[in-house]
Parts: sequence; structure tokens; C-alpha cells
Amino acid sequence: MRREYSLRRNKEFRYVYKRGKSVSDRNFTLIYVKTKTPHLKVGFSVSKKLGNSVERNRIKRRVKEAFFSMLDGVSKKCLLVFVPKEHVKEAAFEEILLSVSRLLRQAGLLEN
RNA sequence: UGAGAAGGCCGAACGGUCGCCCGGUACAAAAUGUGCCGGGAGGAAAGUCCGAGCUCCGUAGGGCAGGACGCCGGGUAACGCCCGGUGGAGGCGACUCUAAGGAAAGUGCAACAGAGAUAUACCGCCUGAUGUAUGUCAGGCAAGGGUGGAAAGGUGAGGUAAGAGCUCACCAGAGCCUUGGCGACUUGGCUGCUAUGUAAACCCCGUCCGGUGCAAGAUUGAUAGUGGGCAUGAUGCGGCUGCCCGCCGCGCCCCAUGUAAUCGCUGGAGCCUAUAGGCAACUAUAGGCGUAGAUAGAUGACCGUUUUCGACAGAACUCGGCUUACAGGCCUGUCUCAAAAC
RNA sequence: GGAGAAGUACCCAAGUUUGGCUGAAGGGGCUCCCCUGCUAAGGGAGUAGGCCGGGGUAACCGGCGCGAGGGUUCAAAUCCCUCCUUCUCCG
Repeated sequence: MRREYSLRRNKEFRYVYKRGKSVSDRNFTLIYVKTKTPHLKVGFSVSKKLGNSVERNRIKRRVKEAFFSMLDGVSKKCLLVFVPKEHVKEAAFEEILLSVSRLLRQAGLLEN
């Protein structure tokens, strides 16, 4: 279920970085591209500067968890990349939920 | 009781709701989806510092070059690792640390200082001549001064013109004999009187080493793309020229590069227990166990209980070590020192 | 995941081969002067180099400092070991 929604190859990431627009707050930068076909894909790119591999995996899991909990409301016609920032490390889960939904709304991808 | 020393172990647990990765199975099956069952990170998974397996390339065999290791004996698939011992250094001690072969095979280097740096005579000391301004000349000496990291064994006594292993005692070193030991080494004795340091400088001696790292490599499909080459193979087409030889161009071909999937991918020098051998590392035998395999890369969110909310940190082909990071806690009828009591 | 390379003053750096008057060349920089109506560019002259301590707080003197910590050596930026950081290459 989750596999089909994920960005796979480095090529796909590069495509999003090149063509995408971005919105950000203190926790994330969200880079997005609107597409014509309805196939949603998401990637999570955590910089090595944010910590060691344990810390980076933890950030990725928490952000994934937050995003997939609101999956039903998100438009299917887009490609997304979340880039977490330093501040996420101390953030509570509710704060992550809040800023994910705020960024999606800013990008105009959240329906309802 | 206080202060230490040594060795070993653990490194949050349990329950509930939703969710992730792999395998098996049932149902529907084109893709896959759903249900059930089972499994799912570490003592360092880390650094990539050594040693192997495995892979492809190279290779008759041997040598040179280059690199690694270096007290002795043993263990191991192997090692730069481990165990036991020897010498040295530190500690009152339990004990710890130790790149620890050769400087008497040869070469290089040792700045500055100092008279002199592997050899010497500046200040000196002594004798003789000359001479009386206590200097000059010739010879002897290396004890004292000064410089330096280092100045031709050290300390004391005898000896002497002054001195010197010149002689003697003790200590240190070298060679020979000898006691014990497989050996490093050690016990005792004799001889002679000395030989600066540096080999983590070149080097000598002994032992070992081909390169490459799973992004290795293999298979299948797709594209028959892009760049280069006509050296080789094959002689298909065109040209020089009507034919043969020859030459040139294109294509087959050869080389490089580019895309996807599958395999490699986990059962291995494996782990646990018992017995036997060994001081030990470890080995042998018997019985038992089945223990991640992802590919943008699997453990989270919320809640409850355990009084304390908890370190360093995430497998990526696999093993054996080393090194580095680490909250807190536990174990040993272990050992040492100090004080007190018996 | 694997294979390498580098780290020297505020910046760019030479020196590491063959250890020694190298706190460390040189350039940028900074200060002053010339040029110009003024500036930039250009030309000329000069200058301190970091931290700690002592000094009239000036000249100057001593110690430590070449990514960090150990070791070899009389002596280490240089030789050896361990660790840290940055960069490059391999599909």
C-alpha cells in the first residue's frame, strides 16, 4: 500500500527538485509538482547534517506517520518531497501533524 | 569500613489499539489484494585499521622491486589477534604497561653551543731548557673546569713528576666456559679493559604477501542509442577502374558508455550444553537449536504498569580480531593496601 | 556500501622529499603617501601577526600553539599510531 506512493529513483527526486515549487515553515520545506495523471508519490529526504542514522530514521518515520494519517484528504495529482529541518528533532508529534497539514494547505493540495 | 586491582555479564521489560519489512499458507487470480501463522538490528551493527572466505582479471616456475611483521613457546583457516612465559619500566601492594631482532656488515645524520662530535687539547696539571716582565720554547697527561642530549665505563682506594683500568674492590657492559630450561633467558666462574646516539633514517637478518572489492560478478530482457576504431577477424555493398591485386568509405565486427529486472543474499572456520585433554588460548566427541535479508532502504504514534523515563548508537556479501563511543546496573565463597575489632 | 585525497595566521597558500637559526616564505589584507575634481584601478613605502603570563601597560621578554591526542628522537609542521573534519571517485 505504502510502496506505490513512494518516490523511488534518484531521477524522480531530481525531477521534483528541478520543476517543483516550494513552501516551508520552521519544521520542513515541502517541494511539490502538480501532475495531470492521478498518481500520488511522496519522498522524504533527510540531510546528513541533522544527525546520525538512528536520528535520521526516527525523523523519517515520524514524518511518514504524520503524512499517511491524512492521506485521504490529499490531492492525487502531485509529486511531493518533504525536507525536514533542524527544528523537527525536538518537535512533538502533534506539532508535526499541524505543520504538515498547514504546508499542504498552502500548496493548495489539501481538499476539504 | 574506606581506598583500589582483576575478570565476566546486562544494556529497559510487559500489556492494549493503529501501522511497516520478509517467509509460509488459504481464497480470488493478469497484475496483485485480503485473512491467518511465524520471524524481524548491536555490544559495539561504527571507524574501515588488519586477517580470511567468495568474485572476476592475471599467472609454467623462479627472482628483483615494493610493502607488512619482528623477545620466546603455543593456539588458529589466517592475522599486525589471543594465551602462557622472558627481559625492561611503573606502583607500598594486588597488578599494570611495553613497535622489545641487529649499531661488533656497511652508509648517512647529530643544527646551535663547544678547543674538540667519534675524534680532541681551549683553560689547565707536571717535567726540562731558557730566562726572571712569572713569560717563551720542547715534551708528557687527560684527573679537574666550561659547552652539550651525548666528551673514550661509574664510585672509592692505591699508585705517580703529574696522570691514566696502570693496579685492586664493588657495580654496569662484552666474550668464553658452565647450572637449569624446548626456547627467550638464567645460575656460578674466568678473561680482558670498552665498544656515543639514531634502524617509528637507508639498510642487514628472519617470516609472509599477485591485483581487485558484492557499486565484485553472472543471467535474462529492452534499446539496437551515443562516441571511437579499421589493428585483428569476416570479405557484404559502394568508389578509384571493365576485371584481379591493392587502397579508401559504410555496414557486420571490435572497444567504451548508457537503461531495467532476477540471481549473488545468507547454514556458517555457526550458537548452546555436557564430557575428556590442556595452567590457558583452544581442541576433540556426543546431544540440541534453526537465528534479519531490505533496495529512497523495514521497530513508529498514543496509552497503562514497573518509585527513577534512561547512554553510545541502526545489518547492506559473510566471518575472525583490533580500535574508538557509551547513562545506569549486576556478579565473583576473587585479590591487595590502610584502620579498627576478635 | 566500497576506494582514495587533503587539513599551516582573517583568506589563498609554500615549506613535509633529506627532522635543526621557520612563528613559519610569498600574495591578498591593513596603515600612510602619490595619482584624480572625488572614488575605483594603478604606483611607492611601511606594518602587526593567535592564546596565556610578566612588564612603565610602550618597547620588549618567557611559555604554548601547523585539525586533536599519544609515541620515537637531544630535537617533530616534517617520522609512526589512534581519532576528528572536509572533499573526490565507483551503479
